[in-house]
Amino acid sequence: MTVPEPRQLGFELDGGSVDESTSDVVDQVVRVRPDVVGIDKCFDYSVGRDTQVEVGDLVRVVLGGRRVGGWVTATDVTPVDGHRLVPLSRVSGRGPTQELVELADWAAWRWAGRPVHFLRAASPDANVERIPAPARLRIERNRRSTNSPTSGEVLREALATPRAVLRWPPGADRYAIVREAVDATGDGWPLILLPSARDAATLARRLRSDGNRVALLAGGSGAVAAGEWASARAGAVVVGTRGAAWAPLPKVGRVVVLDEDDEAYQGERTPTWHARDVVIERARRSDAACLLVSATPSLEALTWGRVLDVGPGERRSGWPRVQVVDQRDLDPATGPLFSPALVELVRGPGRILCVLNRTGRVRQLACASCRSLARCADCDAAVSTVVDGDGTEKFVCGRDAAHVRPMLCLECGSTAFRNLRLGVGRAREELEVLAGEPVGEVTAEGAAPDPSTRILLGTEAVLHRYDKAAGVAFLDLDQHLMAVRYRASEQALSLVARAARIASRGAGRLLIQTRNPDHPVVVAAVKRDPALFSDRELKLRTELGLPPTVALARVSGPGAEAFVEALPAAAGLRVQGPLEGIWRIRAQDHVTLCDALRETTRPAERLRVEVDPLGA
DNA sequence: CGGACAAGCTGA
DNA sequence: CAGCTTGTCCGG
Repeated sequence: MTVPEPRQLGFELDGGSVDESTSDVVDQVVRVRPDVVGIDKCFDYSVGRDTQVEVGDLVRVVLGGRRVGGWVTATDVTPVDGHRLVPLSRVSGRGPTQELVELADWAAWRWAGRPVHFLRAASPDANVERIPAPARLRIERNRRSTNSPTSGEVLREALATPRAVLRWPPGADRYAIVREAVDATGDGWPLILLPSARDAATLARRLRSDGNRVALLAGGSGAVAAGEWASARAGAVVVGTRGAAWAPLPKVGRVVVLDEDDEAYQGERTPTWHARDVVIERARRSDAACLLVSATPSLEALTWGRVLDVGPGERRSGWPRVQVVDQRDLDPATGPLFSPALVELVRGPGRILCVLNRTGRVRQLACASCRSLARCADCDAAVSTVVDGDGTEKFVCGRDAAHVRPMLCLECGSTAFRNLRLGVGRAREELEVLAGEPVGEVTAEGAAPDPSTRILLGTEAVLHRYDKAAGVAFLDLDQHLMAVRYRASEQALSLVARAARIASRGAGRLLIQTRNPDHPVVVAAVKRDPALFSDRELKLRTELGLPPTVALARVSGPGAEAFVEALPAAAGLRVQGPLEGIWRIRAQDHVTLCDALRETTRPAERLRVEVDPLGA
């Protein structure tokens, strides 16, 4: 195998052939996209012919009198005339592949953002001057493990399908999927996504111990660790979280997305890109097979690919026993949260997790020093918080969204506030009495309870903190079922499946307390058949004109009104709003929606455009 | 985004 | 009309 020549990287260039009369090296012209969010434009620079520059390379250029970073988006460009070309200042290192540079443009269209955001995600966090020699072999073959004949057959079928959705019971072995998928990757490399960094690290370890060359791209948001990035660039089995959708593989040979319905795949900051949808597009462009896996596939997945299900026997053994308590039958004296079945569960052996969501999404905030409740200065209503245009968190009135003020206590002037967890704190105390032993409280913000605590109660954060339990109980699933977001029940079923996996690992039980025992989510869980829910839900969404049968965008911010008014009228768009300063735009598909968003000129005022918004 | 420059406002 | 603020344009 020939090892590529070391390349001239990471040093200052002396300006190409500035004096053309004395130089016999003719300059080439490269196109550069500056790493500046406010500039959505590319610029041309000259560089000596003897300097090796490739599409994707990270460079520094002089732009408007200052030096900024950027990416080469094209080489050997015919320059736009009328410009004196300035030489490239520096080639800093290798960057995204050409495939990713092009994909960044697509993603900018798809989520109404800037390519810069995506190029950052596709770049290393430090300069990589040299890519390791390309790996030829991935591995001889992964070790077989016992796999039941039926699920093995479904799996093979899924791997032979270009766009497959595999409904895999929560308790079934997921490593089998990954192993088979890696082995069944033909030309190119496997790209495997998981929602959590912890799961990704575990999977990477297991694949490595089986002899695979693995790049683990699971970390914070933003750029990828240079070492792992370089390893992926040379060729490896990529395992990672959301950001790994932008792994710089030489060629993607197969894509697997585990728990594709997990919300961690979508970002909260604009552009609100979805890793699953990025890799679906990547697979399509590379002609690679793409497999989405979930116990409860999203409706987006179900309408995208061919759905494969394990047999009824596998399904039964892959779901834990689900018990439903109708809270309407409970003795009002003991309260709705602690049924006899629940008390029996917590008094039984092993780790028990109890999930109790706070009432809705409404946050109650109390001053950290004087404990008074945060109120609106204008009308006394309770406030929640918003991130204002300038990036700072502000109070916003629950009654009138126009009442916005700095986070400042009206009583004592303090700026520190605490979330008041209505319900969780009291419930914990009550359960402690009923259980006769300590109960730990788990919330996303709070400190982790003592590891020896056997019984834990908290928000859905408990389902992220613990991966094994003898019992999992939803104290009030209606909090999830009845939320106003249109995806509320879909998310509730995902949560139940997550609980089911945790319970399955501990050979445990799942308890659901609800006032809606006939709700399709509850029925699907009891019958261990998520299709019972998704078939109905898809019909409902179609009737109501909601995603995934339509494409939806949410427009907010001071510039929203001007933007919405400038939208093309005849493009098959339906504009709703404003509702609390937010407009909703619907179109029959993403092409219509994203084309319209792209061709609409943005006003000077700040504007937030979310395509496929997670919330309502 | 951030610098340059033009147009608009103010005060002596 | 200098000196300052605000707005608009543009970068290779």
